[in-house]
Amino acid sequence: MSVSLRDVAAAARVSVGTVSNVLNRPEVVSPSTLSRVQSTIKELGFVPNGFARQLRSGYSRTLGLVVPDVGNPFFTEVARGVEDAARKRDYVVFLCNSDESLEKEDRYVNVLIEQHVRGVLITPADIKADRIDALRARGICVTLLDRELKGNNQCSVSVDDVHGGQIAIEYLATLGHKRIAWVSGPSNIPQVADRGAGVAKAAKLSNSEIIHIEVPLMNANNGEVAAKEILSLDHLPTAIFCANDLLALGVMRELLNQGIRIPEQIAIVGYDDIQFAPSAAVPLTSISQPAYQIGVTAADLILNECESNGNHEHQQIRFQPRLIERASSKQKKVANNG
Amino acid sequence: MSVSLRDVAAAARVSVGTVSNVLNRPEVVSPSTLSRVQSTIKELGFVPNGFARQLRSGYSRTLGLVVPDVGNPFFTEVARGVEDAARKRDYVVFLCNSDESLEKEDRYVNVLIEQHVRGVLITPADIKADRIDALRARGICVTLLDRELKGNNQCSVSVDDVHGGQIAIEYLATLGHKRIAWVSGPSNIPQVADRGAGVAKAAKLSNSEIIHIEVPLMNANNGEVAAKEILSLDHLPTAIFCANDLLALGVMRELLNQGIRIPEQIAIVGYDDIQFAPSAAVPLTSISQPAYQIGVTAADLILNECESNGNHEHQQIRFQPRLIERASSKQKKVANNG
DNA sequence: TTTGATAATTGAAACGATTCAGATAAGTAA
DNA sequence: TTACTTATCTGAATCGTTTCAATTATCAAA
Repeated sequence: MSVSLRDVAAAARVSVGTVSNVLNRPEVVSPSTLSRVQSTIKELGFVPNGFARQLRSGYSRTLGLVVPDVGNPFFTEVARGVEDAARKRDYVVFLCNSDESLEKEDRYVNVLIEQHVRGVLITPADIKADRIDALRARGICVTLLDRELKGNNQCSVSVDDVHGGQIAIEYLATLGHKRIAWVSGPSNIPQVADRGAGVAKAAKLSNSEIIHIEVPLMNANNGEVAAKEILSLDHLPTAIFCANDLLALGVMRELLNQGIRIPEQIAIVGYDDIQFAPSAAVPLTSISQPAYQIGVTAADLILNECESNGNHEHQQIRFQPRLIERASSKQKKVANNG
Repeated sequence: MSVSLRDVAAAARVSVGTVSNVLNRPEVVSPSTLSRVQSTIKELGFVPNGFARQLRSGYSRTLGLVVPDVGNPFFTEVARGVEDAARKRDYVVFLCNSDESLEKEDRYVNVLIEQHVRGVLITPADIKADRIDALRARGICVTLLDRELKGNNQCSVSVDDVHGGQIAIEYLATLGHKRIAWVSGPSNIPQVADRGAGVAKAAKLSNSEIIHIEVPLMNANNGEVAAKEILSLDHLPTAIFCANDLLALGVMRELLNQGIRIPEQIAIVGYDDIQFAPSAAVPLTSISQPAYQIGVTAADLILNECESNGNHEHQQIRFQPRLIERASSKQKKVANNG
């Protein structure tokens, strides 16, 4: 049915070994043979069989990328970075969406093992390390994305989430907010826990009161739910900090629907600085993370590990988040004779 | 390194064929042999090598999904639909981002052939059909996403883009707009061409003037570029219709920056009705497509084809888009003594 | 012309499973 | 006993690559 390397060899009147060399080590093939074989390949529409290749060589040129939510532009931006960096080194990326569910995450990790990916980039939904061990046990490299794990026995690329949470609250405190709602997903998600720790730390230092609202999923719909809960409080907060921008946009939508003025009555700060943040109904102040850069860095790191033959030093790279101030929290200059 | 079927055979003192039968057709193996081999398998921790299996049998349980822009929430929503439907039938999905580039698309199609995916769901960046032929030639099923191709020799799930373009302009014409900018990506993108055809048709019927602005990529940045171009015109249009919401959000951002009031001075209509449309600075009127449903339908269609042994009838399924009216175009009720 | 060194090419073995024609053993009918 | 089934098991061939030791071609130096 399909064209094999053997067919190409026959058509180009060379041996199978030579065709294989054209594919994998063109520098050892004479220019004339090279071009002849290459044009035969094109002519016959030959595409190497990945299974056979991997069966023989033991290695594939694929990476797995497991993210908690492809619907979140932050992660698609990370994915784009991973993909671009991988492509440069001739790898392709299996993009898997765990939907923040442990079960789906497990399922995908198994699939990736079956597919014999060379490495896995993962933002673990939970802190458990056994999935990582399962991967390593089969010789699959692992790099943690947006997450560190004690023990330092893998590479990681993360952002200082504690600091991110902290600067958000510090900033709001500086603006004079004393009563602040903190809207987050489940605390077993490490990013949430860390941002929460930053929140608590800054709250203590600035003596602010924090109202913690926890919702099951970090998307816009759950943001609306959180906003309703906040609006039902006896004593409203003057600011809301959300664990990501999707939540923040949902919160904003609901508040505006209820006629709340932003930021005059309630200020909002989000997290991730997704591409829609500046275009929001009220442009959203957000904690910015270098998403694309995180992806590129992580891909380079894991490919270095994959291609170093054992002599690899694990690295922990950590980026610092920064606050981007926009209208959703900015103090308006008040006219003197208001 | 890892335990092979041969090792199991040796340990259980049977032939490799018998071990294979234990795995795949236990009913032809005698009970005593069966249990002996099974316990040896467990004992040695043998896990079959999927690649070797697939190399021999020729089939995998993976699908490829090639989309033009993972950064566009419309496509991530489609992807989610595909993934959910595929998972139900025990398939996994390779998500590939072509970035509207023919070259990347080609590259990924090759990768998918290499990985021997069972089927490919693709939104072709260009109208050429040779990539599709390349896939079919290798026995890989193809279903077109968000696109039909004459000839009906594959399944497709699409949305009536001509109609979508048409209702957008008809709607704006009804509101009294006579001079409308049409902001789109390159016309060789089929969706763009179709929406453009709808625009032209409706413009003729309603006797409206269309100013066509074409940008290379359909993202928010290019929307800003388009807006600048529009603002530099001698005679401004009173409405702008954008080929997707990302463009529309970019256009909106730039117009608001320049102090243009929306919709009073210029109305905006987008396309896709992405989740951020209602949360935009001015909530965005948009042409809505059933993204998730498109994904689910396409996945079911292609899996039916994959699993029917040849006796398969290609189907063309077409959804109708509809207009969702929001503030970016809505006529304000004007106070009588304005 | 011969010799060596280097470059280019060859082709068989291997990867780990499935498949299938044939061998063997056991049972049954004549 | 012989012939024939049937149930079970065997092991070589196969899938399409990569790898690598061996071979051949090429060319400069002696």
